[in-house]
Order: sequence, then C-alpha cells, then structure tokens
Amino acid sequence: MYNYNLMNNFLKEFKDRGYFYQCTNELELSALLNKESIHAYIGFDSTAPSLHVGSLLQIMCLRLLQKHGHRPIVLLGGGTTRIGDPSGKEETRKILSEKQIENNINNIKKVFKIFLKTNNEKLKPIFVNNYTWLSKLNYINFLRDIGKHFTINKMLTFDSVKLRLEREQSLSYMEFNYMILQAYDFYELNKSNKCKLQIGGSDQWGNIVNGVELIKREAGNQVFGLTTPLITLASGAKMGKTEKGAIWLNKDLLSPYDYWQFWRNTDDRDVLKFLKIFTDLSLEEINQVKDKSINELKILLANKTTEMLHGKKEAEKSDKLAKNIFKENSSGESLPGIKVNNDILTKNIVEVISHVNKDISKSEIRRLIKSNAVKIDNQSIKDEKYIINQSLFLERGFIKLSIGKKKHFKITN
RNA sequence: GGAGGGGUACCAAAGCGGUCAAAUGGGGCGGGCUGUAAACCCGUUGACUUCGGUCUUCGAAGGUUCGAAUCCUUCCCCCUCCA
Repeated sequence: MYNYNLMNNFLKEFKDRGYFYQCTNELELSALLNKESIHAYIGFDSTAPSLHVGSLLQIMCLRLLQKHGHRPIVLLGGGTTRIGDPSGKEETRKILSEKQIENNINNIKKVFKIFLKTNNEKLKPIFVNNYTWLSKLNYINFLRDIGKHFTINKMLTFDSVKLRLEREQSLSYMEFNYMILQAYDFYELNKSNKCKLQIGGSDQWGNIVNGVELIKREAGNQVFGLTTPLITLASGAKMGKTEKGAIWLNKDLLSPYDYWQFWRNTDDRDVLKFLKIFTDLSLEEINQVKDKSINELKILLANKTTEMLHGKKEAEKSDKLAKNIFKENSSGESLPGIKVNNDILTKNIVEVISHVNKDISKSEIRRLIKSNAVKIDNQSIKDEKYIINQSLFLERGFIKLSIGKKKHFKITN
C-alpha cells in the first residue's frame, strides 16, 4: 500500500465520503489527478424524462470532481438508450422513439445545470450525446477496428451477460453489443475530449474496464475507471424508487416539498451515510453535528439536499411547511391552497376527497373513512355521507382536509 | 423438429365445475405504539353503490353448462427435457 496522505485530494474525499467502490489503477490515477486537471465522464440513462435519486450519487461525483478542479463530461446516451443496457435488467427494455429520447435529454440536462457550476469556462460541464458518433459508425469498419479487440469468450464472462444466460433469459444480439458501444463511447471521448476517466456505478465495472482496455489497445493511452457502490437503503430496497413512485429530481415531476419529505423520512441507520454522500457538508461539519438528535439530523439532511436541488428558499419553505403540518392541531394555513368549487363542496365528503386526490378510488376513500383516517380541521370524520358545513369556511376562508397522518390539503371555496 | 409443464390480483403462489372478488406470504394503505424512524400489534387491499346489491377480473378469443379461474377448441407467450 501507499501513503494515504499522498493520495490525491479528490480521491481522498471520494473515499472518505463513501463514494468509492473500485478503481482500475488507484495509484496511477491519484498521480494523474495530482499532476493535471482532467476530463472525466459519466453516462446517464435517458429512458425517463428525469433522473431520480438513484442517479444522485453519480451526479455528486461530478460535483466533487469539479470542486477539485476537474472537468465533468455528461454523456446523455441518445445512442445507447436506443439499445438498452442489459446489466441488472431482467428483460429487454422497451425501445423509445427518438423524439422521446430528445425530450428526456433536454429535461435531464436542466438538473445538471443546477448541480454543476457553469460559470467557469475551464470547468463547466461538457454535454455530449453518443448518438452523434454511434449513429455514424460504419458496421464493417467498426467490426474490424473495434470488434477485433473483443473476444466472445471474455464477453460471456461479464455479469451483465452471464447472469442473463444463466437464468436462460434471452439476450438479444443488440443488447449483447451494449458493452462494446459503451467501451467505444469512452474511446471516442478520449479521442475527442481527452477524457481520461470514466466513473459509474459498480454494475458498470465490466463496461468501464472494456473501455479502458480498448483505449489502451487501440489508442495506446492509459485511462482509468472508477466505480461507486450501489447505495441501498437500510431496509434493503434500492435507492430512488419507492412504492409511491420514483423520487424524481425534476421539479415538475416531484415537488420540492415531497423531495424534502423523502429525505426527512430517511431510515435512522442511513442518516449519517447520506449526509456524507448527498450533501456538501464537510466531514468535519458532519462530525461536529453527528451527536445531535436523529430527527435534527434528518431535518438537516432534508434541508441540505433540497437546497442543493431546489434552492434555499424552497428548502426553507418545505421545512416550515413540515413543521406546521406535523405540529399537533395545526390549522394547515401554510399549505398550498386548493380551490374547490361549491358544486363539489356541497356533495358528500367522498366526492370532495375524490376531487382533491384523483388517485384514490371512492371505495378506498370509504375504507379510509371507516378506518378513521379522514379529518376535517383535525376532527375525524366517521360518516361517508358527511357534508362539509359551509360555515367552516367563514372564519378563515379555508379548511384543512387530512387523509392519514401525512397527507394534508388546504381547501378554499 | 419431438415429449412434457405452465400463464391467476402490485409481486410470489394456492385453487382445478357452484360455498371464488379468488386461500396464504410479501408489498401497499390505514389505525395503534412512537420520533414524520425501525421493530411490533390490529385492520384493510378490483370498481361503483341509494349499503340491498350491481358491474368487471384468473394469457386472448370462442364453445359446453342452469352455473367456469376450473371442462373443450383455436391462438399467443414462457419454461423443462430429448434431437
């Protein structure tokens, strides 16, 4: 081993924060990072209109990179999205139309512009779309120049392929080629942008190594791969998707308040880990606060993460709103108001709830009422035929409707 | 190409002519406990309902029957074994 103190600062922080899983050549990467400012890339899936928190660690990696004076390249895979990465997928993925992918890419870019600094010419992120080069490939030339470096024997040993074959699930030739294309992406970025490092989740290891080797053989350059661990919740679930839906990063898909709540509800066991991974708080700062009560830490986590994505104002608003809502007998005044017309308000409670939250079926609303979950101005409603007394609006101009303990609505007439 | 096995609700998995809106487990939701946590306990989990019922669901389409998730026919898809 070598001296930790000599390790490059980026790598040091990368490790200390818990981002590190594997590296193709740590020692030399450290030396390179000490010597020069490099370009490094991460590829992101463009199959959805937004990234979700499952990609947040990767984004944080780019942020950290920038902090230490290196330039991030964001590859939004218009090309490979058309193929679909077989890693970890049980089945062949649906193929999206070009228009959808274009749209997705544009939406996803917005988030990077929030997380990454764009005002420093030397460090601002470079956005690339691999469709620009992959679509131009000539099959024969590609097979001859690139394909010759890949042996089927070896490709079959990669987990992404092996697992699919072991389970006797079909793996199309198209998907089988994914790893070659990803390797080629790295090769291309090395050539065009002097990219010397690819970062990715641990499931990308095989793909990354292929790229490193391809570049060595074909271009004679030494480049590096670095992977992050797969972040799972203490409950064992994967990060990013909850039963209620994905925790999207784009504002139009998930409100700042809901984003804040996601972090506020972190499992006790994950809080410190998440503070290190998903906030900018220095390790010293985290060390100083780590003995505070667990709920204070969760609020800190929620505030910091929300601030980073949606800005300080939204974070404070969410914090305040939460304090208000969860305070016993709060009036609900600070909730965003939902206007409900009188013709609906004069119907029974089931109709009103159904109108306010269209995702709940009326049968379910009836069930909720029976199980004591519905409250108007903190008074529990037990009769599904209950009609809201209009005089309730007179005093403040609104009423608070609660469904369960966590869902609250401010209704105005 | 030959021989078998199977497709059931969000997932896994029972049911194999009526008592099946479909056992059980997981997940979800709600309640309790608490700390907006975890664990645990209880309830609930197709839709609509004037709470009497009504309508739609067991791969798809037809058929037999008073009656089908269950039987028959065709089709689609998946798996196992042999070549």
